[in-house]
This record gives sequence, C-alpha cells and structure tokens, in this order.
Amino acid sequence: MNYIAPTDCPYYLITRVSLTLTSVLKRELADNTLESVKPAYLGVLMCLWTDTAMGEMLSKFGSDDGMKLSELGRRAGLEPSSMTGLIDRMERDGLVCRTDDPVDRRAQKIHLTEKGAQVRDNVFKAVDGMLGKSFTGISPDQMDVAKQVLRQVLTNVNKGS
Amino acid sequence: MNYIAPTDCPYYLITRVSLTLTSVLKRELADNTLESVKPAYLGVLMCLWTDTAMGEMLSKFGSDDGMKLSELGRRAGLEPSSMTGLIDRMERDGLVCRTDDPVDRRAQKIHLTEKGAQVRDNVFKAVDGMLGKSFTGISPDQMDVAKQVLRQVLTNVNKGS
DNA sequence: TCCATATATTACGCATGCATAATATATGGA
DNA sequence: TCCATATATTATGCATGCGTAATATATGGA
Repeated sequence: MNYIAPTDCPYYLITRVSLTLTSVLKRELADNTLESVKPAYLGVLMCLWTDTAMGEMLSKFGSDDGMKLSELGRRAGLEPSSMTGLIDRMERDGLVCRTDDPVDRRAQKIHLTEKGAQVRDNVFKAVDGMLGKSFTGISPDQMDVAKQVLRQVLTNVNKGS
Repeated sequence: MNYIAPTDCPYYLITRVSLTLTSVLKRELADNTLESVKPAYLGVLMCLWTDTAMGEMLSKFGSDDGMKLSELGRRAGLEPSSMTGLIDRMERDGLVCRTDDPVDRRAQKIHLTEKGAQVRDNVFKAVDGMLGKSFTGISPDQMDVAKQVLRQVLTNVNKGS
C-alpha cells in the first residue's frame, strides 16, 4: 500500500510546524498591540536592532549609518527580489525608512524609525511567548538535537552553492 | 546586547528549512519530468493515492468514488479557503478533476485523472531523493528525536482548538 | 578613457496559505 | 412544513517567497 502517515514524513512535519509557529507568532504580536509587526519582519528587525546596539557600544550614539538592503537580505537569508516587497511593507507600516547610500549610488540604506526601535522589547516578548507556548514539554536535550538536525539540513543543501 | 544568532532561534531554523526542503523538492520534481507536480500538491495526491489503493483492496476496481474537497482539506491540514485555489491549480495541471457529489449537492468530489494516478511512482522517487539529499549525515536516533519534537509542537498548539 | 563584467534594486508574475464574507444546500427540531 | 443553524465551496484581498528580466551604477583592466 505504501501508505505513509503524514506525521511520519519529515517534510510534512516541518512545513506544518513552520506555518503553525508563524500563526502563533502572529497572534502573540496582535496580543501585544504590535499589529504593524508581521512575522516576516523579524529577520530584518533583528539585524537592525543588533546593528544599532553595536553602533552604540562603539560610542557612535545617534550615528545610525543604516544597513544596505542587499546586506540585510544576505543576513536574513532572503533573495534580493524578496527584499523589495518586504522593505516596502515595513516602510508602509512605519518601522523602517530608506535613504540613498552616499557612497554607492546603486544602493539604498535601510534605517530603523523611532517606532521601529521602540517596538523592540515588546517584539522580544511576543517571540518568547510564541516559543514558550509552542515548545512546552520538550527537554533542552531534545531541543538541542532538533536544532542540530535542522542546521545539518541547511548545511547539506547549501553545500553546493 | 541580547543578540541571538539566527541558527540558535528555532523559529528561524524551521522556517528556513521548510523553504529549503520545498526548493529541493521542486528541483527533484523537475529533474524527473514532473513539472506539473508542485510541492503543495503532495498532500492531496497522497490522500487520493491512498484512497484509491484502499478502494482496490476492497475489490471496488474502477469504482473511484472520489473524495470530498472538504475531506481532503481536513486530511491535508489545509483551510477550506486554501483548497479552492489548490484544486484549481491541480485541475489546470491535469492531475485531478471535479464532479458534483451525487448525494450532497453542496459538495464536490475530487478524482485522480489517469495522469494523476500515473505520476505516483515518480513522485515518490522525487520525494525520496529530496529526503535523501537533505537528511544525509543524520542518524535515525536524531531523526526520531527531531520528529518527536515537531509532533509535540503540533500537539501543543492544537490543544486549544 | 572605454568596455566587459559585477553588483544593487526594482518590476512582474507565480505559488502557497490564511482570514473573512458571500452563496448554496442540509438538517434538526417547533 | 418552516426556520435556525451547520456545512461545503467559492470569491477576494493580503502576506510571503522565488525566479527572471530590466535598469542603474561600479569597477577592473586594455
């Protein structure tokens, strides 16, 4: 019969969990009055928050050089063509803004807006809430193995590129 | 600094692996001259193949009652509103067809076409290829733990619904 | 200086999924 | 029989990502 239960197929499990976690995150964000923050914004926001923190640590208060759209895409793991729409939506939702790169006229710099910087702590709360609710009943050891497996998949597939 | 490496965040890992596996599967399907089979079709096809096999085992050769669109959605884990477009595309690509349900005039029955039945073995080959390439270097024990973790997430989140 | 090549963005179309609302049909009582 | 409620599908719009092609700008030699 060759019948395979869906929950035995790793592909089914992973795609389903991915959608599920995104859905839970969306709810957590809404519960924290963060309707303007979509799950897909996380990668970009993390990069910009980290970058800003780095800048402050280096005593460059208020400098905010911004980050190139292409560099953001590389760090967040998204194709350039996916970035345009993403940054469009984030700009529409008031979290970031674009400026021309003063050095490279092909490029744009992406900056956090004041709002984009302020939502940081609440977004972390929402993410923690999502992870807490979703991963209850799972031991740290199990979690480690699971993460290792997922990392291995990324390594396997990216080996050729 | 509160900096978290992307590969330490389970959410990042899972969403990334989900996209990666889908991309690998798409390539495998293309390599097996199965351009008309999109990754998203898998769930529905599996249900219909299984159902047909069951029917044959019960000596109902050629009966093919088809399966209700709503029932397919339940089994594949998709919302009804996601099913319309999916079945539209599968019909466009020649893998299934709709007929009216003779018993329930609200419902439609979805049937495999001849092509939809024939691609079965090659689709299994493509899925096996995708899993093989993606999960090399992972022991059965690790795999079991990973699957258990993913199942637990689905259980945790669906508990309330 | 000038061209071939590389890089940064954007434009467009497609695939997938969800939520909400509309429509048609069933179904279980009053 | 008739209505309130439930179920099956579809229509619409949005979010997310990808691939390909077009456009603008950089850059490293000849």
